[in-house]
Parts: sequence; C-alpha cells; structure tokens
Amino acid sequence: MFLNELNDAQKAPVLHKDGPLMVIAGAGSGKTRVLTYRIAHLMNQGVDSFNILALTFTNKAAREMKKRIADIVGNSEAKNLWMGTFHSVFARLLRFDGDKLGFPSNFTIYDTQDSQRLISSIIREMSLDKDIYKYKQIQQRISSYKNSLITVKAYFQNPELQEADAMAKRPRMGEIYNEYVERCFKAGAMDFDDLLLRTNELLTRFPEVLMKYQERFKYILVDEYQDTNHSQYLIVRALADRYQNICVVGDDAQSIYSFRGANISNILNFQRDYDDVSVYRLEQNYRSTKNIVGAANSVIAKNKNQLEKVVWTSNDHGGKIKVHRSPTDAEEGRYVASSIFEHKMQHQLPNGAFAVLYRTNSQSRSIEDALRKRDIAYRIYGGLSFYQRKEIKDVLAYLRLIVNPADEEALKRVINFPARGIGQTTMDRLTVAANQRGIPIFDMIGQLEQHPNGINAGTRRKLEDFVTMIRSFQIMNQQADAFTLSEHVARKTGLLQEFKKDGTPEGITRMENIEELLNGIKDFVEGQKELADAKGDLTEFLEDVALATDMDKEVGDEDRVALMTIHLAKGLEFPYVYIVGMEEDLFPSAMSMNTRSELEEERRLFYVALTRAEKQAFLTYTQNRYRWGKLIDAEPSRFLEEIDEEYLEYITPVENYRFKPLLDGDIFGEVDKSRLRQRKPVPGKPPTSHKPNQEQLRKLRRIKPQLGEPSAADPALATLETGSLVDHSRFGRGEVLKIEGVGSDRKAEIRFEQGNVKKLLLRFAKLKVLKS
DNA sequence: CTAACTTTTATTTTT
DNA sequence: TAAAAGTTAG
Repeated sequence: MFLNELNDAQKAPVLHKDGPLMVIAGAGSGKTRVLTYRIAHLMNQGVDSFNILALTFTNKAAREMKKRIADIVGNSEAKNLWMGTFHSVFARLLRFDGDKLGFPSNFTIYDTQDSQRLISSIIREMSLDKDIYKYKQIQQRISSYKNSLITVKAYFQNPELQEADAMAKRPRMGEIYNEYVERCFKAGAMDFDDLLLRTNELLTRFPEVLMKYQERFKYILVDEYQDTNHSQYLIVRALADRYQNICVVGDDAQSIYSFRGANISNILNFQRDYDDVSVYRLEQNYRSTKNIVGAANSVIAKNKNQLEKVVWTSNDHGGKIKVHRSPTDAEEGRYVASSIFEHKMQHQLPNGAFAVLYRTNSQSRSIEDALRKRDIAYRIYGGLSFYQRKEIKDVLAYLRLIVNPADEEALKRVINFPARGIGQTTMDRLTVAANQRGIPIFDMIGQLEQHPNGINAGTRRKLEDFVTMIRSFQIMNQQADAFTLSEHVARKTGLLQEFKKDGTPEGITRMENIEELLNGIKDFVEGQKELADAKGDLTEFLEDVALATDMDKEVGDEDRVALMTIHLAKGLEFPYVYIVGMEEDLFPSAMSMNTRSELEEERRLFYVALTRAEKQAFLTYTQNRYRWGKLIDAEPSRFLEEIDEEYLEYITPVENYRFKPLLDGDIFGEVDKSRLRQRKPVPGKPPTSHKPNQEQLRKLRRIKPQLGEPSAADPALATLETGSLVDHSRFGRGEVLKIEGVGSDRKAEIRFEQGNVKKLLLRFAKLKVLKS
C-alpha cells in the first residue's frame, strides 16, 4: 500500500477528506509526493477522476504526476484527470466556452513578442513618441493590469491609475490599452494574461458556465500556491466556492514570481479566505545535508514576512558550503568546470549530478565556454528557447495563419517572408483600409478589387497570390494531419529554400531547426493519437507550443550538466549545485533592491537556489565581470554575509589577488607587492598567498586584455575608458606607461613612452581616476 | 521594395 | 557584446 511510503506529517494531508486544506511544505519535504498520493487516494476512495482538477506550475510536472498516479490507480482512470498549468487548463476551457465571449474556438495565443509587436504598431499608428511610450514598458503595464483584473473599463473608472500614467507622461495609456484589447479581439487572439482574465470574465458573466465547472471540479488541488496571481486566485476561488474541496500546497519562502503578478498574500491569507481551513506542515527535509538546510534557514530568517515553520533534516552534515572568489567571470567558469571535473573523477559521478544556477541568462556564456574547453557535456535550459527562434516562429506563423486568418501578428510576420515584394507602404495602406472597415487584413486583400486603396495592380496580384496559397493550405488542413501539412507548408512557402540558399552556417542551423520542428510535430501527432480526447490537429499543436514551458523539456534524461536560471530550477534537485555570480547588483539584482519586499524576494530566490542542492553547494563570485560588453567592478553579494559562518568554507585559491588602483606613472613590468591587496574581503579567511605561480600565471594570461584605440594623429597615444584593463604584456620589462591626463568625460590617455612592444610578460592593472 | 549599413538598446526573472 | 531596430542608397 502506497501510504506506507509516507511519514506521519505527509500522511495527514493525504488522508484529509473534504473541506479546504493548506499544506505548507518546506523545501525538499516531499510535497509533490503528497499531492500525487492525495489524488491517488481520492480516487481509491471513489472520487471520480473526472471531478478532479490539479493545477501545477509546469506542464512537465503535470505529466510526471499523472504518470505516477497512473502507476497507482491505473492508466485508464488517470487519463481523465484535468491536470496542467493554469494557462493550459484554462486555454482548454476557453476553447469550449470562449464563444460566449465572442472568441472562436480556434483562437490564437499571442506570446509576449506578438503582444509587443502589436503594441508597437499601435503606438506608431497613434503617432506617439516612442521614447516616452516604450512598447515593452507599455506591454508590462497592460499585463499587470490584466493580472489584477483591471479591464479597460475598470481602468477608465479608476482616476488613480490614470493619474499615475499621466504622471509618467503617458496620458494616452488608456487609449493604447483599449486599442490593444480590441485588436486582439478582432484578431481572435488572446495573450497569456487573457487566458486567465477571460476565464474570470466567463465565470462571472455566465453563472451557468460557472455552475457547470463547479460541478465538474469537485476537488481542486493547486501546487505552488505561493506563486499564483490575483487572476488565478479568483478563478480558484470561484471554482471551489461550491464544494470547498480546495487543497493548496506551497511554501511562502519560495515565492519568486512577483514580477509576474504572483501575490504572496494569497498563501499568507488562505486561512482567512476559507472557513475551517486545516493547515498541515511538512518540515522534514529529505533532500539536503544539515549544512545546506542550516545555511538556507539562516538566510531566510532575515525575511520578516513569512509563515512560521522550521525546516530540519536527519541527513548527514555533509561538506560545508564552498565559497570561491575569482578575478573575472572567465576564471569563475574555469573554476566551476574544473571543480565539476574533479568531483566527477573523485566520486565517479555522471554529468547529470551537477547543476550550475545563475540569476540572469546572460551569465551562462562564461560557464559554457569553460565547460566546452573541458569537454564536459552540458545543456542550457531556458534562454532563447527553441520556439522563440526566428525561423521557428516563421513556420509557426504560417501555421497560425492557416488556423486563424484573422491573426494579424502572424500575417505581418510572414506576408513578406520569404520576400515576395510586399513592403511597408503596402502594409500600411492595407492596415488603414482594414481598420476602416473593421475587418481583418487577410479578408481585406480579397476585396481589393472593389477598394484598391492606392495599391497598384502588380502588388495586388502578389497579395492575392499569397492569400490563395494560404487558402490552399487551409483546404489541406481539413484532410491532412499536422505533420504532413507543416512539411508541405515549409516547402511550398519557400522557407526551407530561403535558409538553404544563403549557405552560411547560420542558415544551415536554421534549416536544421525547421527540420527539428517538423520532427517534433510528427512526434506530437503520434503522441496525441494515443490520448483519449485529442485529435492531433494543428490547433492543438499550436496551443501546446504557445504554452510550452522551458522546463517541459526533460531534465536529466541525457547525461549533461544542467545550466539554468534559479527561477527555472524551482522544484528540481541535484547532488551538486553551483550558484555563480554571487555579487551585489547581480544577485541581488540591481533592479530589485529598491524596496524591502523586492529584496526579500531576491532572498527567497537565493533560498530556492541553495535548497536545490542535495550533497554539496558551491557559491562563486568574481571581482570583475563583463557586463554590457564592458568590464566592471563587482562586490561580493550581501547574501554571502547573511549565511551563518559555521556553514561556510572559503576556498579562494592563491591567484586571486587584486591590484590596487594604479596611480600616475605607476605601471612597470614587475609586480609591486605592496600594492597587492584583497579588495573588500568577505568575512572569513583571507587568501593564503599573494604570489602567483607559473600555472596560475598561465591561466591569467587567457584573460582578454583591452587596449585603447591608438589615436590616428599619434600612434603612441591611446584613449582608454576609466575602468578598462590595461595589458602590461605589451611592454618589455622596465618600459614605462605614462598616464597623460584625464578629461571630465572619464577617459584617460596613455602614452607609450618606449614604444617597442615585444615580450609577453603578463600583468593586469586597473585604471582608476588618474591625474596628469 | 530590397539590401546593406548604421545606430540603439538592453541584460531580471517567464506562463 | 550582440541582437534588433532604424536609415539610406540603389
């Protein structure tokens, strides 16, 4: 019996029968297991699988849970469970009932880029200043309105909001919002936020629909409840209102999505929102060593706003958390790679036992370089995902257009790609004409004969050819499956040819990507045929793609080191975890240190990162890092100081010294030892030695130096920006570099007095403010 | 209208 | 830095 696999604390929420319950589950305490077994147990108790709705954070989590439930109760029963992310579950619901709101069942899902492009063109059409009305900011603003259920109507009824926008010099924000919503509606499209907002609208405006789904979903379970936003919260409340069989699982200490509208008070206030809430706590951590759990606890204790709980473990102490400092990000990568290599060899571990976590995607590069040099297989999760690549989006845009010709963003994307002589002017004219008549651009093309709108016969012909081609695809779509059709489209449109002909390596990669996409479609079609209620048609596939999460790719089925952002790592675990870039302004991010709550969220993020580790955690930081293409100073993250000393071990190697800022005329070929000084040391152990040995010098040599551009008038004169690295290797021993002067523009000039550049004697120095 | 070129902008996280 | 957006010549 599966219940024997649970401890008492886990068993209680699994056995809890009816009524609201909340499970506060500390990191690594087995919450997925509780959720899985609770569902299985409900089914064993006679609850119909049709009546259970489980909302998870990723589709992959849903799939895995379904599989495990199927192992317990049998596949045929598990099949009927409604399980998935909020977005995918309610997209499905809207395909059934969205027609009541005026949406077609084959509505398109706009991704963020589609939304931004649309907003961008609205701003252009309204002839607004694009420096004030920045499309990305506008899109974010609209998104946050929607997540808070502020519709256009609500916006115009709320003077405060309008004032806030007016203060930000965007008095026409409301108009843009209105136009955006209307254009989406006309295009038969919903953005990510609409999937939730429109579901709310549906459930509020149509009581009979609400009733239907309340009856259908008698038992509702929500995973990662701490990361739900207001919109999601209301949906859950509405659906659970009748039977009150609502089970939420989460950990307030792991709430890390407030930028997406997640509201931590949803979990903090759960007990107020429902009557007679049973609260269960899972506090025993099965994942990590005592050192890791202790360190994580000591960090999160610095947060004020949290639910009470004590995470503990009976696991071994394990090794202390290793803190490593390096001079540059390249060095950091090299340390991570060699450390992984050593542990692999020492303990005979697979690559899959290691993960490197970072705050921002851009940090992956230096790690990648180092791993590649060491021949360690890795895989990057997230970043520019497969489906966001240009060539993939091009193919998908054609497919979207076939399913929904009103989809304006898809049309604009492909109408002139591959180039077929339909340019901006034509598109502008078409847009104006179509908007006047309130019809989609696609339909407008069909009526050009009656209303030429200044488009000449040749161009009209090209437009009509395009429409004819899409129509032929639509006819084919009624017969063929998604794969056959997509392949046909890729060829017939000339997309494959387009990338093939340019012959560059990128072109070839793009072509291969398209082929990979086609294979993916094939897999999808075959997979869907096995499912009960799926047809394997194009609409389903496009929805799958639009809502695919980056974590939906399998983690760990190949033997590779995993590289990902901390956000993406939530819910995962690895024996060895490297958290890189532990620096102020990077982690915590410079953009999230303005308020206490932002900083607390960063701290929770750090907590999440630490608790991914089972056996050993490593924290690394650098003193100089390339950012925005420039080398900048970096200081150790405050989070390092927030960990109790007893859990840490400093392992900074000897080559990690740093030069003090140089003074005027002070650059010689030899290291001036008195100037070697550790900068802003983390409390703990100082470096053991200052003098680099041969091996370390060789390593340092690989750092890319920057030299200023030689001036045309005087080749011996170079201009260098403050903060740049100067490569001493260019000068022979004893030769002098003289700093000539510093202007107010933060630039310094360097004169190479004894010009002959010969020997590579390596040294770096930092130029700070210099005086002539 | 297209292609080549130049300039800007962004690097916080994502369904 | 590197990708995207904008500009200009043909």
